[in-house]
Amino acid sequence: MARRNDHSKDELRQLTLKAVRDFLAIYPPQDMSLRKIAKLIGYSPATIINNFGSYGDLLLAVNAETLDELHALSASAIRDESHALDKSQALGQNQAQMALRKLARVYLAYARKYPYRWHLAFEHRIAGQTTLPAWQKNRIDRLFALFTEQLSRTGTRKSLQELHIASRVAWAGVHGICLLAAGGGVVQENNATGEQMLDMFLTGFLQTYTQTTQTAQSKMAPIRTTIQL
Amino acid sequence: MARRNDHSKDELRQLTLKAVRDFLAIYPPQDMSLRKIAKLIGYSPATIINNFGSYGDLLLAVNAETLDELHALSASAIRDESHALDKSQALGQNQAQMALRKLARVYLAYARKYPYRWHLAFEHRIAGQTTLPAWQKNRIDRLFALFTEQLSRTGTRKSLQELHIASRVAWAGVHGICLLAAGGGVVQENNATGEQMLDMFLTGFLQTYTQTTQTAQSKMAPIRTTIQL
DNA sequence: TGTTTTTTTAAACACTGTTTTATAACGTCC
DNA sequence: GGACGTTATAAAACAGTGTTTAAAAAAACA
Repeated sequence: MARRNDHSKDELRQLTLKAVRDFLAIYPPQDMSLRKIAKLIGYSPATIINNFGSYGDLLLAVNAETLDELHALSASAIRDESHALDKSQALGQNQAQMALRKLARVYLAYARKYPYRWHLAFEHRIAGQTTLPAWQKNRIDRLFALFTEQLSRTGTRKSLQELHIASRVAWAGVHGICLLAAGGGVVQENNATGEQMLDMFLTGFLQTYTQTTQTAQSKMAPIRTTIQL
Repeated sequence: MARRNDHSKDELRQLTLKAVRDFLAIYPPQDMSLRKIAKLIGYSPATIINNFGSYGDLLLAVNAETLDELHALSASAIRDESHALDKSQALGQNQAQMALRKLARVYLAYARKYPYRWHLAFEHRIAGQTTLPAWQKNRIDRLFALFTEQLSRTGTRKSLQELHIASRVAWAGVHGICLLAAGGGVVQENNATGEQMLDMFLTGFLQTYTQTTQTAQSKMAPIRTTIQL
C-alpha cells in the first residue's frame, strides 16, 4: 500500500503493454483480464487503472501499438517496392500495383503472426464507449491512406470520390481474406491459401480499376439499389 | 424454487431466444448478460443454463438462428433472380451474375438491419471453446455454398479447386465491405455507400473471373509468395 | 523537521457466469 | 387417495470480473 518507485510512470506503462503483448502471443483476448496482467507485472489492478484510466483504455493502447506496427511494416514494404527498379516494365503504374500486392501480403503475414492482437485491434469494441477516440480513428485512416496512395499511383484518372471508394474496397477485400486465412474467428478456411485468395482478388480488382475511367456504377446493371428485407 | 410449468421446455427456449433477439435489437452484445436476459423473461439464471447448457451455448443458439435467417433470405433472393426472365440477354450466365449481386445486397441489407446480431454471429468466440461445433460450421459452409453455386453457373470452366477459392474470395469481399458499411465495429465508412462498394468489387471480380479459364496465379507477377516479418 | 504531494494497494462494491442444494409440483404406480 | 420417483425451478454460495474508496508509506519540498 506504499510507494515503491521500482519503475517510473513510463516504465510501468511499457511494462504493462509488454505483459499484454506477451499474453496475447499465447492466449486469446477473452482469456485476458486486468487482474491477470496485474499479477503478471507484480502490481495491483488499481495501479494499472491509475496509469491507463481503465481496462478498456489499456486495450485501446495495445491496439494503438498494433496499428502503428502494422502501418510501419506496410509503409516500409511499400517503400522497398517503390525503390526497386523494374527492368521489364519500368512504369510507375506497375510499381504501384506491385506495392499494393506487397501491402496485402504484409497484412496477411501480420494477421498470421499475431492473430490475437490483430483480432483485438480490429474487432474489439470498448465497453460503454460508443465511438472510439480521434487518435485511434486517425490510425485507421492512416492504414486506408496506404491503399489510397498506391491506387492513385496506378496512373488511372479517377475522381477523388471514386479513389476514396476504391481504397475502401481494396482494404475490405484484403481484410476479409485475412479473416478467412488467419482464422481464429468463426469463419475459417484451410483448403485455400491466403496468398491465392489475395492474388485472385487483387488481379480482378486492379484489372478493372485500371482499364477504365468511367465510374463503376455506370457500368453496372440497372437493378434497384437498395433491398428491403 | 418450485416447479411452475408456465411454459414447456420448448416454449421457454423460444421465449429466451426472443428475449435475446429483442435485446440485441437495441443494445450491443457486450451490454448483454445472462442475468439481464433471465430478468427479462422472468426466470432465474440457472433455468436458462439448464435449458441451453451455458451462456455461451445460448449465444451459439442465437447465432444459429441468425445464420439460418440470413441463409433463407439469401436463398429466396437467388431463387427470385433465377426465375426472373431476362429479355435483353436470356443467358444463364448473366442470371448467375445478377444473382450474385443480389446475394451481396441481401447480405448488406441484413447486416444493416440487424447489426448487433450480425456482428455476434460472425465475430463471437465462445469463451473456452476452441473450435465451434459441427452443426454451426455447417451453417457457415451453407452460406459459402450459395456463392459457390452462383459462380459455377457463370458458365466459365474452372477447376473445383479454383471455384472453391473464388467463392471464398467473393464471400470475403462482401463480408469486408459489410463490415465497413454496417459499421458498429472499429472500422467504419460513412462517405461511401455500401452499394457502391459492392458494385465496384463485384464488377472487378466477376469480369476477371468470367473472362478467362486460366488460373489466377499463373497470370500474376512472379514475386515471393510468402512474406517474413 | 514538518508538511505536502505522489504513488501504491488493500478492501469494498457491484457486477459477471456457474454450481450446489433444497423444494415444490408433476406423473406414475399400487 | 397416498406414496414414490422424477422433473423443473430458484435461492444461495462461489469464484471471477472491472472499478472505487480509503488509507498508508515513501518521496519531495518547506
